[in-house]
Amino acid sequence: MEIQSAVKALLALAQETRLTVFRLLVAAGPEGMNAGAIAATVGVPAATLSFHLKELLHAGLVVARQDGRYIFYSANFAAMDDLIAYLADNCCQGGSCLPKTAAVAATTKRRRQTA
Amino acid sequence: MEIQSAVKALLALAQETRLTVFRLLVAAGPEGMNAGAIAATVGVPAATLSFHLKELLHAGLVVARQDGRYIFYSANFAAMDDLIAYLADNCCQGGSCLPKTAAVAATTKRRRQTA
DNA sequence: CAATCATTTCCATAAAAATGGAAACATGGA
DNA sequence: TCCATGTTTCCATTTTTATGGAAATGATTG
Repeated sequence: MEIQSAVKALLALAQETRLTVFRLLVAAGPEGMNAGAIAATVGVPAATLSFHLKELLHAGLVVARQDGRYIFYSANFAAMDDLIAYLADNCCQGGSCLPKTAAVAATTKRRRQTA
Repeated sequence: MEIQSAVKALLALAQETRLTVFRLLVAAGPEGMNAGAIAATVGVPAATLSFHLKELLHAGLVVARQDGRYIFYSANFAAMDDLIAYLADNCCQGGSCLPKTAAVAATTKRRRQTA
């Protein structure tokens, strides 16, 4: 992952409404939720939500799929995984890491050996 | 971790210069680096770096310590760990998670049971 | 091909963040 | 104390982002 992609993803998550939406979609699982339902749950006007969804979409953190006249948005779990891996990446050389970060780094290393 | 803290941390990381600085400090380990060395390595004017360091400091992602006439900055590993845990938090119910995220979630769960 | 409902685009406005030169503020050494 | 060096504050400017009403677009049903 290049730094620009990471910045884009972090920027997308670095806003209360968007972080709330993203976490909602993570919790909702692969089916996701349609825009109206998200707006109602989070409590923002449709236009505002649309703006934020576009940001998340553009950052690759969510995915959209049309279903009837609804548009369903769902979290892109792979993107979240990549971002987490990127954050933990050049860590743990000095043994300065804590549990979760170390867990990620261990997984990343295991993968690198396998690949 | 409350959402405002997460947003603050993400916002601090969501900028190319700051993300570069943070990763540099993560790689540098607990000793960290002094401001001038960081500025030289990253290639930004002192005033600009100072601005960005303050952002990272304010977000709790780095820590400062005076050493002679230098000020050393180092990564706050616990903060990074918390942020990663927060991102992976309400995940993995539907089994939709991927390796790194799952590793974090597993560690979080293990801790919760222990605690 | 209406009528209807979901969602997005348009747009103006308001708010927040990034940049870097110059000056101020430490700190340590002569 | 005076000087050199490291770092920060001040400040004006530019750029980016957030907000939400109103109108436009897209999709489905009768």
